Amino acid sequence: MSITNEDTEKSARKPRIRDAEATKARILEAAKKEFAKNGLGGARVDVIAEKANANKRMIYHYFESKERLFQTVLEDAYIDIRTAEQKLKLDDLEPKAALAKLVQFTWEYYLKNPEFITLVNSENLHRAKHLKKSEVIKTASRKFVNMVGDILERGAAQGVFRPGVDPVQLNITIAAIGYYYLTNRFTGSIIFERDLMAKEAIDERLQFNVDTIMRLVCA
Amino acid sequence: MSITNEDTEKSARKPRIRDAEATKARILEAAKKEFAKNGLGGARVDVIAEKANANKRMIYHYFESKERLFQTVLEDAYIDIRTAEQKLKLDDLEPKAALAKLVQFTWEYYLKNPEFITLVNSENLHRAKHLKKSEVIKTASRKFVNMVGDILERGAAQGVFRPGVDPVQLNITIAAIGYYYLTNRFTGSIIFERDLMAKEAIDERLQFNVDTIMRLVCA
DNA sequence: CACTTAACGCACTAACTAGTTACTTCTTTA
DNA sequence: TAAAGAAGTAACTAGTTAGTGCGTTAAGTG
Repeated sequence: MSITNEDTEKSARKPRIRDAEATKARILEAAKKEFAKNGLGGARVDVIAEKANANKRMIYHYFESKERLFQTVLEDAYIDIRTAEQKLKLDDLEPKAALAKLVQFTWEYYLKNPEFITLVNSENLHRAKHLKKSEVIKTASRKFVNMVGDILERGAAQGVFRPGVDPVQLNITIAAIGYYYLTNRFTGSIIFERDLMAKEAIDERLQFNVDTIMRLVCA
Repeated sequence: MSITNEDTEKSARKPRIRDAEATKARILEAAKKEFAKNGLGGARVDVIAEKANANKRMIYHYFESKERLFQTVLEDAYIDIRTAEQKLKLDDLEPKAALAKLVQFTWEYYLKNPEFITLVNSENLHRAKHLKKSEVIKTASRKFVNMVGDILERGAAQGVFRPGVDPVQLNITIAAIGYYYLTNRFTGSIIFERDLMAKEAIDERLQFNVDTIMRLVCA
């Protein structure tokens, strides 16, 4: 089972390097996958420990409880997407290009980080009780909503966007048209008798989504 | 705890009426709530039995296993929404009115049946393995997609809708803009610092959604 | 009324699960 | 280099959990 060479004499035992940060990181990565795959309730602490190649005791040493581990994983996930969004530098782009880029980014982020969606689903099943406690998330989110609000204002001033579009409704819609498609890709592929995850289907959906948002905001 | 009158002599025991159908129905109702609240993994069979005012043994007698009970609950939920959609008689309405009515119906169905959303989420977490086995769902879904396809065709023929809109993409989008808002209402209310479930917020979202779909399909 | 069938209930089990106890081993620093 | 502290481990516990064996009781039938 293990790669340990049990046949060698005991003097040849592997030195077992110690690295708190690395172990913590391995636990977080394993936890993200396990929570995403099975939800908070379905995830097993023993499985996380095994996947992380760490002892279960370490999880409780670093993260106190299963719930707090989940909270950390969730916070990290939100911080990651909000950070990536800030890096897009949408303020430097023309309003239409900025919005199109945001729609594309959102779509591709969900595609590349399927755990994000499942973690958010799990958190909503628990009525966001972990997110409520997190202050970092709130400030990061505020910045994000303002960013989209600025794009809308610039566009309206230039006359390319119609005025009065609510940035919150728009944000929700941009997320929705990508998120729903992907989170329900399994039931969706059955209901619509179409492989929603085929390369062409994915490209087509992105085009459709950009088009939807443009039609929604353009004058 | 129980309403049983333990102080009366044993001859006064309640007659315990037998009704297989009623018991089955109670179990299904309780199971729907419990699965919706906690997901398939988080749901507890003992809790379902208690809520249904039935003995746990009956669950296994009628439904064989927890998974098959979940599958039955899920099938019933899909059949319910598809049946309700057929009752809308959208073919009798003008294309624009028909589409607006469908958007409104979808929104209100999700609002009135919050279990539906959570059940679908749970099923997707399990990669739709229960839905795959269900044949009834597939035929019901086909009818639904065709219905929307017909509306689009009628609208395009009349010149009120632009031609070439994919009915599947449209269907997904109609569901998405309502579903996402509601399934993520807990995290959403934190991220956007707004009570997404306030009466005005809900009305506003419906208007926004109808508007979004109209702009998407109109010529 | 006897008899069969099916509804119902109790009490159990085998496996699992979050969290802990008590210990060993490595690393740093006074 | 000794001592302290931190990293890491194995084995355990107390409580759950899906699923069952088997007996009891109501209701339909000849």
